[in-house]
Amino acid sequence: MAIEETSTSSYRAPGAGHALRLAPMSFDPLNILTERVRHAIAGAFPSNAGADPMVTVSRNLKLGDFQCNAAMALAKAVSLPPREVATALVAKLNADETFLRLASPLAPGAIAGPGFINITLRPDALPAMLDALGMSNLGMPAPASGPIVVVDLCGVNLAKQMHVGHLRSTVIGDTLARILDRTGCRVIRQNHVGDWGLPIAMVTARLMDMDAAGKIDLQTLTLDGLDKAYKAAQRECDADEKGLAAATKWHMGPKVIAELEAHVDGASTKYEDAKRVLRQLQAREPSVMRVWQRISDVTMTQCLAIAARLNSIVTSEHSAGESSYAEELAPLVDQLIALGITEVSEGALVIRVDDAGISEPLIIRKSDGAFLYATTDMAAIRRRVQTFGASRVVYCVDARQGLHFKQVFAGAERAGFTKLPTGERATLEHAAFGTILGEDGRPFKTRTGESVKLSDLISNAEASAMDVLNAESPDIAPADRPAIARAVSIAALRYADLSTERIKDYVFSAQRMMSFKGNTGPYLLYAYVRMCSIFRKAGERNLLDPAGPQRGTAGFTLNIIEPAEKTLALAILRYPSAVNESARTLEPSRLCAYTYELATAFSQFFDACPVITADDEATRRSRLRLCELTRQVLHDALETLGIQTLERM
RNA sequence: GCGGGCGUAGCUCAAUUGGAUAGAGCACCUGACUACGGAUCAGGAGGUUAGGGGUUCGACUCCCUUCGCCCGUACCA
Repeated sequence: MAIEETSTSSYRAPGAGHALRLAPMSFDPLNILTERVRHAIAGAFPSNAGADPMVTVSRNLKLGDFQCNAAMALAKAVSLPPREVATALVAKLNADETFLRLASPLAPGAIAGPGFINITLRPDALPAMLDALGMSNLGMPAPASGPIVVVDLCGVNLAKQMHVGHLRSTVIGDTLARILDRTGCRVIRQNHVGDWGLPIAMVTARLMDMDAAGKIDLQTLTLDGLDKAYKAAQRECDADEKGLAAATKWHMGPKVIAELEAHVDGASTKYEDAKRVLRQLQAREPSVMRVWQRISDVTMTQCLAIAARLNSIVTSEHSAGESSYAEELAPLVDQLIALGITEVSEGALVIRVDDAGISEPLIIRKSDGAFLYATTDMAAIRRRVQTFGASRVVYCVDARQGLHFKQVFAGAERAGFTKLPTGERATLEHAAFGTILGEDGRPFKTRTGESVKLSDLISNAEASAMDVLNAESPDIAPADRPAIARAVSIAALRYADLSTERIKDYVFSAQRMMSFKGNTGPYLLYAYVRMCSIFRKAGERNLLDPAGPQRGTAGFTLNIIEPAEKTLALAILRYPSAVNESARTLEPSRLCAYTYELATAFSQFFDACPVITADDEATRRSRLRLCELTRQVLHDALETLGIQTLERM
């Protein structure tokens, strides 16, 4: 299966093996039908045996369950009218026993329009497939059976509050990691913390000053306090740089110069302080490292707690800050020079990446001798591929850094850093995401124009969920409500962030997201809760096998009769391909769309087909079994999206 | 200037990557045996897919072009 280019920039060695290849599976009708059509093409048109079978889920479900579009493409190659090609394929399929066990025989009317072949499954073929899915880890491979994949996510900075900008990296990154994990990959999460360099030295210097002056207590320092100190330090040094630049131009009046000099004198001290602290930091001087470590601890404790609130798995063991690469940078640059791929340009050391179609070179050492973020990113690629053995490295980072990653990926390629110990080449992908906008269509800010703190965003969401819960669920004990409100609000928040295409900007509307109607996270939870409710009732009435697995339904015989049952069954069977597609394209939105379809199919089934009060025992048992399979898949899908399920809400 | 992205119903988003009559949700209108949980379901209305040209059996999708908005464009991260 070819791996199509997506909107991500990526480097992939030709012929590199890939783990996301779909094998034909006995529970996936799409795979089986694809194989049967492939077989039919080979039989009818041997010279075009390799043609794409082009079987998809039917666009219009009134016409059939699946459709085959191969005849039109094939027609040209064999120079026959498309409908004749379709007729030949239908004849082969109608003689194929495997096909006929799964699908109804194709009548002449099955060929429609220019040559579409509409395929309808036999309802009696579905139970065996559903049972197979239920018995085989829902169609997904065993954990940790696949390749090693690194997911770069979260990306916080020391001494800074997490704001909306970190939401997407933390939520999408975590979900991509979960999706890849579900496809069997051995996932290594990497939180590339901005914990090094001049900006960090600035705030460290300021805190050391304040500490010495007795103005702060490092032990009781909060992230809020750090955030303020960071901004203040930034302002002081920024003023310095601009002031110095201005002062060197002697075109101003004497009064202006005098003012500037007074300001620049003060600022200049700060700036020099910061540079001195940076050198001490790089030398790991204990007096400076003590303060730095404190900054790191305060920041990371807070940020990891926020990630946990978002239900994202990012812990200290996933943190790999820029500081962890600091000692590797000088030798790395020496290595690059030795490789002969660098050159000096305008005083800086650069790697040309014109061969990748980029005219701006990758700067790996500034003219003042300092390294910069590109240098660190090169070191990170080397570690991730050559030390960790990752065959795929996924960067869940803002789309605005697109050029940077193109340059770094091309540079890493030239340096040979993408070469695995096995000799294979790793794939580097920028899973870029768009900006969160306010309802005015501008980047999401508070009324005063500041960035919105992530902790406030979450708290507001929780409060809204609590309001709804208080209004709509009086039967839930007040003591249970806060936990439920938390889960519901995070479901709303995550689903809103995940359900649109990654690359696009999206409008953040708390009101819409928290209305909990329609295509939202809470709708999915609600569907799940209704399933749980059925099983509570069934249990009370002794309708289940209390000792049996799968909520006491494992021994019940499926019987797919009603249209709503069939739609639901087909939705269940699509789960593995939905996860695999989502992993291949690095698009959580695909899995969201699938999950919404599953929940919708269940809601329709719920409305049309009584379960507990079904007419007879066989029907009731079959529907209980169908509910249980739906529940399992929905649970798995929600968990893969990082959405915690609830029994009640 | 150059490079990249985006433009689909009043609003927010889809369209299985070139397939049939472009689909959902919100909002609006009409219904659903007092409900296996109504945070639901069924139905209605709503479109020149920014404009124009091209490629072919077939285009929201690919190519060219115009317009609009956003982002990036060497020593910040």
